[in-house]
Amino acid sequence: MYKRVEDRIRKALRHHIHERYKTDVPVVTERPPKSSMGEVASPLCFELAKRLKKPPRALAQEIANSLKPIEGVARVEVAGGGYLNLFFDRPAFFRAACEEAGRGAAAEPAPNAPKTMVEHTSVNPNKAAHIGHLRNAVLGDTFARLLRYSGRRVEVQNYIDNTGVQVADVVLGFLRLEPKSLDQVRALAAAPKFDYVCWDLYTRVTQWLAEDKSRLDFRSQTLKDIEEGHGDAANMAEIVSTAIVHCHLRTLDRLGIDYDLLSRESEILRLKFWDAAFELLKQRGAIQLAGSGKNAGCWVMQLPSDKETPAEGEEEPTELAEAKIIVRSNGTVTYVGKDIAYHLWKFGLLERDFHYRRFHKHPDGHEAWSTDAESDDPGAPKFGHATEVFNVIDSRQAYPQQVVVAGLRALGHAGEADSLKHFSYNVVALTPRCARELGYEIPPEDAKKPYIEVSGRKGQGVKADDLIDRLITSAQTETEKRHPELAGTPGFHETVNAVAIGALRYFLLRFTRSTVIAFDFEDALSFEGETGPYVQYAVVRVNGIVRKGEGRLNDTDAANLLRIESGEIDVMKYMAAPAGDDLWELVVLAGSLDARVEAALAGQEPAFLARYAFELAQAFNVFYHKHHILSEEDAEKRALLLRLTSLVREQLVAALGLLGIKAPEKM
RNA sequence: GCGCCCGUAGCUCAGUGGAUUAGAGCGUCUGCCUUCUAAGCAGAGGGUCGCAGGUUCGAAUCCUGCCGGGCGCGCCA
Repeated sequence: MYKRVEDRIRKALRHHIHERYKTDVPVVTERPPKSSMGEVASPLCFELAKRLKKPPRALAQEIANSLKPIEGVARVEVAGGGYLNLFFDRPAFFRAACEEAGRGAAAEPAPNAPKTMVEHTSVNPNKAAHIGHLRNAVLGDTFARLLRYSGRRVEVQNYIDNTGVQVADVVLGFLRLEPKSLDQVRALAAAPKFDYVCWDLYTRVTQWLAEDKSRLDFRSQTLKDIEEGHGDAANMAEIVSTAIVHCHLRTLDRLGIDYDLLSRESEILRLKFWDAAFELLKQRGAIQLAGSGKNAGCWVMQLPSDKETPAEGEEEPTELAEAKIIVRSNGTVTYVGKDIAYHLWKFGLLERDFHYRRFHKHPDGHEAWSTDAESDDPGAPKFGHATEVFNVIDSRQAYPQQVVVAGLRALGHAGEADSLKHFSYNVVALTPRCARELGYEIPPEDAKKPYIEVSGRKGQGVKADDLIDRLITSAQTETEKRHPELAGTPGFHETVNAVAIGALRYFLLRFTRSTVIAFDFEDALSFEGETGPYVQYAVVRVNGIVRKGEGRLNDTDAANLLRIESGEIDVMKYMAAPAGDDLWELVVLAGSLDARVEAALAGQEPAFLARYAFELAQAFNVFYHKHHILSEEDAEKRALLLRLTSLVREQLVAALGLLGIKAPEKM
């Protein structure tokens, strides 16, 4: 609701300034630091003052005096050196916020509405998922929820690199190190914890390869077999990667993360996506065959230099230094090349399509599809053809992502290039203490580092399932300790799960994207302070009030609630400044979900929403301690407190839902 | 060497042009459960916003330089 009023204010100010001063200045608005300064403020008079060469305060006064009434705004004041402070109509805002919260998310998008694609997770299918992968998946999933909430049509993809070196390494391990037959591997793959088996094997293979470099030839051969799809290696790669993908999906199901489509690299190869892309790239001159120099025989893409063109002819342009190899001199395509082809498909720019089959049913019933080389399920939705793409990929891959964007641009698809967004985030690392706790040997040169990198290759990291198990155990212990009466009641298991997942998702979301998360069990296992369970607990408190209220409240209370919503009760009595400021501030915060969702989307920063949920829970807890709701003697005020309480619950539940966190009835 | 990110309270992090005292959580100390769940609340203590210049009516926030840390720059993915 806040955003709607703010938008009206911006529009009115822009219009007014244009009319009155025949000029346009950026109409920026912000939240004043104190509620005594109103709900929306604008420093625009400072900018206007420069243009008109008039004192800002005088301009602000003029505008305040001449501005026409704005719906939802009670008054305008001038403050400081020339701020415009706008004060909301408190009762109107409260009623509108309640009404809006009742409506919920934006309407369903039309089936042919522009599509936003989010690619996330994309874990190599050769080992168990670890904490770093969870950050990716939780960020991507939350961002997708935000996009959907705002009314966009969203398609979530998970890229499966089932023909890459990482899978090849594990296959190599089964073929050479173990060794195991195809049937033995098939049996292993069907057993539980196959991802853990591969986790260890992958580490061993890495060591084995490091011990004797000549073994790298085995790997090259294995990789080639897999890419070309023949022999035991290819069959084994299919078995291993498919089984591991199922492991990953089971893990991510525990966090409530769904996918629409798993796009597999093997199909990009089999269905010749690259060949089609290669032709386009050559035709448009987006890539060149290097005739000489260190890249001789390679097809390279010239990246637009970020330096200015060197002035007045000195300094040879360092030509090939900026070139990125797309096709190697042996004719094979690099990862980036395949990625360009894949992204052409994402935008519907490639005249090829995958075949599709049903792959996995999520616990909520949602169907995840997989690409397929042959079979085609007629029930498959129409995938691809996005107008906007977000790739959730860690910040270390910024460069290859730029190459893909440059590729699209070089092909003449400037609009698509602009619509391809690298949703970049920093990695999860381990604190040295945590690494030691896990029993990893830390080389002395790493010991004084602030954090130790997570490495699937070294087998160094916190496995996702282990962490979730630990959180569940801990959540159960804590719940039984704090509220023994809940133990063993129906739904107890679900509650414990919700608390564990709430703690985990919140932990991963509270950091902004550019922050390296130095993982530590102590922080991640916390249920107090700025955590998911803190927010869940606020909802549980409201639930308690509602339950108790059902037994205590009478018909008059029910009638009063209706009179609150219709505006018959003058809520201004309780919300007027200064005595009513504390209630009013909670109302504003509860009514600010729309603004925070908007900010989280605009900044591509789910952390903004996590913070909002916490702030609202915190504000509610203060309110809860200050006002005893059910025993409030003034019946009209009691109705107001009750309505406000349920508004807070609606918004908290909505915010938690966007964060992928469930709100239990009790905990 | 070039590029990107980071440096804010003992610790972990928000804030990245604007408004007296720069915020939150954790940790420390002091209070508060016979009243709607104490996974909570109230209070105390804790800061040369890495350093030095500059722009501005105004800088943690913008610019330049320096110091310290991380990452990237491959015929790997």
